[in-house]
Amino acid sequence: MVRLKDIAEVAGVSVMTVSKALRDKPDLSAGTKSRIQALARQMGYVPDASASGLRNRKTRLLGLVIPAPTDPVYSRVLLALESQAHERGFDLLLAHSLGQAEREDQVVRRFMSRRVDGVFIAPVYRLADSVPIYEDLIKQGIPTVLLGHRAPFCRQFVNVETDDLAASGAVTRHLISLGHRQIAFLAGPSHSPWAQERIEGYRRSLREAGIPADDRLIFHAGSTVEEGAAAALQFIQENPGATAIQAVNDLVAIGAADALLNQGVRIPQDLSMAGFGNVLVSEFFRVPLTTVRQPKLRLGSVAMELMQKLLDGDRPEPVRIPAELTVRASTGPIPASSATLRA
Amino acid sequence: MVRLKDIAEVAGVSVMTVSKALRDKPDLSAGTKSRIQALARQMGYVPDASASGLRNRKTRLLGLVIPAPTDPVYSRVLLALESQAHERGFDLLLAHSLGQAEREDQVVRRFMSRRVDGVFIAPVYRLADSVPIYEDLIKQGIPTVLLGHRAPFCRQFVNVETDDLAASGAVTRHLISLGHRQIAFLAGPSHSPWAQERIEGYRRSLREAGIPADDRLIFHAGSTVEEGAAAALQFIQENPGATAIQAVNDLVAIGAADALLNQGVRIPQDLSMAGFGNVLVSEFFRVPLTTVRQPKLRLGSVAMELMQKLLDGDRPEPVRIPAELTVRASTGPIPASSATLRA
DNA sequence: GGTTTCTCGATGATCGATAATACAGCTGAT
DNA sequence: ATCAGCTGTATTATCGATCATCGAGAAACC
Repeated sequence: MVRLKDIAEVAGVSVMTVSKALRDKPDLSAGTKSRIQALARQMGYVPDASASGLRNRKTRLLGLVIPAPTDPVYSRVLLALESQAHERGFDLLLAHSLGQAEREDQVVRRFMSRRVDGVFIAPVYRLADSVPIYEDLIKQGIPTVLLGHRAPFCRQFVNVETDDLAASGAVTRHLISLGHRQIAFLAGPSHSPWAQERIEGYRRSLREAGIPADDRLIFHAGSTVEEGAAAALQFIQENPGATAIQAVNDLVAIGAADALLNQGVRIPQDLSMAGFGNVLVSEFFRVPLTTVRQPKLRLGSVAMELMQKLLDGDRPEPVRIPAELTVRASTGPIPASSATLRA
Repeated sequence: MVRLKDIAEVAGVSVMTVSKALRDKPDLSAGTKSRIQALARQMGYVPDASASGLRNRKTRLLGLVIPAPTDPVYSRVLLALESQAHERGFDLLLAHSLGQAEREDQVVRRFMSRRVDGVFIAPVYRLADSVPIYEDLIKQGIPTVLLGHRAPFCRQFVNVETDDLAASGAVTRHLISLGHRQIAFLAGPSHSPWAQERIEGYRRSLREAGIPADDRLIFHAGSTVEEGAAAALQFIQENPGATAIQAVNDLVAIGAADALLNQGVRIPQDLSMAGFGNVLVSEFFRVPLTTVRQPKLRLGSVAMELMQKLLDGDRPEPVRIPAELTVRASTGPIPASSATLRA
């Protein structure tokens, strides 16, 4: 492995000169600079980031914690984030929390040990008001950007979030405008703010339309395809007479819709189904899914911009990004039978 | 930030003693060891990976290059890889090549600059026989595991690959067994070994069944949904009279099938469609897709095992993993009209 | 010729952790 | 009583790059 020293020897100059030349410092003549740079290239010099990081107390390393790479929501966020980070000369350390708090703690600790310049976290939501590892991030002054909503334990961080409340409300209004009055909701993890906002948006739109809330229409699902399917089976069993289902996200919607279709329910003729998030599979689902288009690339690039500001010593404001309803084939008018029944 | 020195001062011992205590070296008395460990914990000591990396010439850092995080094929590979790596105490640097050679070069250079202990690469396939960055990896003796097939320029590396040849052949045989004789193929990037194997598997099965090859049935597609759709439109236009289409991967199959369905073609009644890879969207596609289940988790964990062996100084053999045909709704018997026509 | 400006050198210290080695104090054997 | 053998801890040097000076020498200017 070639070191600065080696180049210095060959070039017949001091180590300091080489160091300055390679970092393009102003106090060297253009001639020597390019001569040394050429020599370094030719000798295959590769700078040692560990050494430079140690000396400068800057690693140009950013940590990123997401629940899992298999969650399609994060794939585009990651794409944007990585591209932006690279352009700015940062490398990305990736780790998964798998939705487990201890695992999140663990990986963030590892990031701290790597002396990352900053951390992006899609938080594992916890009930506690204060979480040691988050306190430590504050205490150490490590620039941190949350990918997602804030909760009491992470109140003090900057974040990027989707306007789930408004978007979810728009989905519900869309269903109402199609004539639906009995709209079931497949709820997500109850302590996740995004899930809370989505059910709140649903409730608010119902209220605004003067439709009484009915708890028998709320089903606990979760956030995966399997949980969606399970919730759908429960839905069928309890048969609450709903004409539409709104799910907390696309995976749940797809799991549920798939299960329902397999039971002979026709979508949207018998039942409308809407999701949230617009992941790849939604567009190509058996019945293309009405959903909310989450601006994932934008979430990623905004996150990096926030990080840059933090690194520059600014105090950026949190960002909330609107999301748009996308109507596809899975939602339609209320079935004639139900409509007449009601009339 | 607490350093060893600080702990040493408080404990009234030398830095070396603290260092040894924290790494649980055998030449310290149990008493001092636990005393120092407790003190370190209490002072919130976090080791500095840069310093330790510099001194040990080991970073416990592994680099990973994939085309893009949005490619669903890699999401599960990544999941397994990351989990395995973490268990073994490695952190993962993630970078995307976006399928561009220069970008791949760039990120691998960056990894080298970080002094990663090893690199996983899903290669960008190139025509050249020799690629400088790959030569450098060899020259520097950096443990490298390829995620995917080898090509001339990366012949000398260990890799994990799917047995695309056999699996693709199985898809074709499946179609043949359903009575299809005119089977179109939507081909992938022509210089990618995986794409080559898949079309070769198709050709071989046709040959074995005594079905003459017909170049008018081969359409160049690529590897994305959009490319699949474009190929399908071309297919319709040229109308080569095929009763089935086999695609190089699921995304292409889905793009093509979606375009065909939108044109009024019924799948599988009018036309059978098969893919390869079994990504999430395939199972829930408008017409659930017949495909090949690629053992992605296994690919990931095998890759990490190979890496471990390389790190241990062994010379592991490349691994080729079989993949299984999964028949779903998108393939069916040859249409009656064509069957009689042919009879 | 004298002064300013520009280049570059030399030396030492530093970042934090750790391998290698040295050394002090004690034990037990001769 | 002396010395080898051990145990526990200290000292030193090193990993590679960079900063901070102060100066030396050269070139360019008036």
